[in-house]
This record gives sequence, C-alpha cells and structure tokens, in this order.
Amino acid sequence: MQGRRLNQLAIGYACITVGVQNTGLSRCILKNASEENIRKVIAINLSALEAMVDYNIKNGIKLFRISSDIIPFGSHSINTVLWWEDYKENFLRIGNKITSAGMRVSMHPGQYTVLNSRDLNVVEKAVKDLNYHAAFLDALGMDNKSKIILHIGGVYGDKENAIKAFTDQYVSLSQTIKNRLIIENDDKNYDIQDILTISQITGAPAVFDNLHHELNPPEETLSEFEWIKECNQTWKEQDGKQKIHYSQQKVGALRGSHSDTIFIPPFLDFYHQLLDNNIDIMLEVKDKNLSAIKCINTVLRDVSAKKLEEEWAKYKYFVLSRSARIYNDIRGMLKNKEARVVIEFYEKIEHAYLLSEDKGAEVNAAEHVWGYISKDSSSDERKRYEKLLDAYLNDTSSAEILKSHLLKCAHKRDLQYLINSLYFYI
DNA sequence: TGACGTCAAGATCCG
DNA sequence: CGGATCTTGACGTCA
Repeated sequence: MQGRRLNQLAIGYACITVGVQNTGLSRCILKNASEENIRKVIAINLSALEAMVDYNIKNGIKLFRISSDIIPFGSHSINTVLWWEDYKENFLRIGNKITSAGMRVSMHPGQYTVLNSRDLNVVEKAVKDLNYHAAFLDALGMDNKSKIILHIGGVYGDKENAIKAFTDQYVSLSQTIKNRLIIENDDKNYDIQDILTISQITGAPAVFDNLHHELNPPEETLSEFEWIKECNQTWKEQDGKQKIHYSQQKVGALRGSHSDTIFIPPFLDFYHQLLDNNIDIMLEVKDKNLSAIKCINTVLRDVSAKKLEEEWAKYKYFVLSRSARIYNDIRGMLKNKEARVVIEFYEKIEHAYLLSEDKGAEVNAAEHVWGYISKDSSSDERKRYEKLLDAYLNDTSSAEILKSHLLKCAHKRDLQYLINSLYFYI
C-alpha cells in the first residue's frame, strides 16, 4: 500500500517484560498488607516501572500498558497510603520520561472490575477501581490520550438491560474517568457491534480486539478491517490515535489463550490489510516486549545491521539450543550487511521456537554457555554442571534446571552478555 | 462449587 | 539450607 507513514506506528506490550533486569513487579497478599509492606511494594514497583520505561525508550517502544497491580490493593480500603503524594518525585520523574519520549501509556482493569453488576457493592468497587487507575495516570501527569480500557461486564440473562445498567453507570462517573475510559469487545458477552452501540450512547471510544472478535463475532458480518474502521469513528481528537488489541491463538491451548510469541507472517498480513496505519497496536502475548520489538522491526524493515546484530546477540543461544542448523543459517544471513533480512531473520527464530526438544542441541548450547564460566569455575560449580548435564541426558532432570545453574554462575560473575541472553527466559 | 486468568508469594518437598 | 516445584491468593460471573 502506498503512502504509508510508518513513522507514526506505535506497537506496544502489556505490563511486564521478559529478560530485562530490575523490572520484576512485587506484591503482597491481603493478610500481609501492612502499611510498611505496602510501601515496600510500591517503592519496588515504581522502580520496576521506571526500568521498563527506560527499556522502552532505549528500544523505540512507544506504547505500553502499566500493570493494574503496580500499587498493591490500589482500590482497596486496606491501602491507606497517599502514594500519589508520598512518591511524587518518582511519579514526576517517570512521567517526564514517558512524555518526553512520546510514549503512550494505558491501564486495563481486568475481568473482575464490573461496572454493570447487579450487586451494587460490586459496582461501587468498580468505580473505586476506575478512580484508582485514573489517579495513577494523573499522578504521572499523563494527558487524556492515556486511556483506561474496560470490558462491559456480565449479561445476567438480559443483555439489553445489562447494557442499560452499564450506560446508566457511565453517566454517573466523574468527568476525570470519562475522559480516559475506552471500551473493548470481549470473547464471550459483548461483541464489537455491542461495543459500538454502547460507544454511541456513552461517547466512550471503541477498542477492537481481533482474537475476542474471532471467538465472539457479531451477527453483522463485516471484515475485521471494516469493524476497525467503524471503531475509528468513535475516536475524537482529544482521545489520541485509535487503539486496537492484537493477539494470536495459542495452538493446542484453550480458545482465547494468547500465543507464546507473535508469529510474523500472520501479523504482517493483518498489518498490511489495515485500511489506515495510523493506529496504535497493543500486542497481547506471552513474550511481551520481545514480540513488540520483533513487530516494530519487521514493519519498519530497514533495521540497521547493528540493531539486528543486537537482536541476534540476545537470541543466539536460544536458537542454538533448538537447532545448530538454524543457528548457522542466521549467522550466514547476517554476514551480508546490505541485505534486508529482518523478516527472514525473525522467521528463522520462530522456526526454532516451534521445534520440539533436541537433546543434542540443548547440550551443545549449554556447552557454549558453560565456556564463558568454565575458565574460572569453582569445583562445586563444575561438579554441579556435569551432574546436571548427565542427569539431563539420563532423563532424570530437565534443561531448565541446567539453565538455572548456568544463569546463577553468570550472575555470580556479572556476565552481562549471558545474563541478557534469551536462552534463559524463553 | 469450581473453572476461568494472572503471576508472584507462600508452602512444601527434595537432596 | 538452598533450590525446585506445587499451591494459593484476589477479583466476579456463569455453568
């Protein structure tokens, strides 16, 4: 398609990262939710959020969903911490990074925030939860293009009435929440046609989710791209760019389960069929940031040789652990610095992803990684390594246990190159 | 009453 | 004791 303005593209991921140091979120259970513990978790999580934001900036990721769990019991009465005041400096600093990078952040209360419930206690809690999410984005200083994504809720045997319960509740929400609230089709109850109807009544922009749509299509049969176009009408200037959710079904898993990674051929097919590419695409996928970078790189196509080398550095031992042949194929592919091999590169990695376990390949990769450690290994480390290798070959232990030993050895020596290898995380 | 989804904490088991 | 593995938690709806 001609005239595409690829620089407007924003592809992002949700909540957590894979293989990035210091980004782990913490939490506590209700039983342990003392003020002291809550403060401890908040401090850890804001620091993790900042590390994720830094990572996103470094990697050109301009769309990101912040986990609802960032503040423990954020909308529960047990949490009396005035976090938006007490951690003001963190919020300002993180917010400035987000804004100056041109990153768009969002939040997404889950399936348990139900605004149209028949139980008024549930409704009250849902409103509190929306307030919490809005307060968090406010604390970061985000404008109203930072959205809160919500599903409609239950049906209670009478969809018409359930929709009315939602729209009635919507009216009584504060303007602060209304400015941010957007609504999404789900995989069971409310299809995209319902969402557009509710959007007409409330004015809340509509988010199209492709996998939910596949599982729960409306009566009217338009193509996904026509539905996306319909949704586009619901986005106003002050809402920012239209946003959609994209995910792929995990093969062999329950209907609706997200795939481990976004497979590039179907993604590009979808992307190129979009009637308007000025859309933000939120990926929902297990490997999170990794698929975001992959999709960004394959859509941009002209990724520098240096950048691709950096990607390869992260993936290489993972690939080697699946197939030496694919490993060598990719090495050969990257020798030609002029060739545009981005798509082929990721397709090879996906191929490795899909291979079933090959013990020879696993051992070969482990030996390569061990090579970094063996020089100055202690006898205990070596003994354990050899024991785990034997046990793996004898079927009395798994590759994961071997890998966790190797990672521990790498951490002990602060071998950053190894610590950042996806071999340990996917 | 349990499945659903999420993912780290908590509990328990193993060597 | 450290590390691996299994279970729980916190939420609401629906079969």
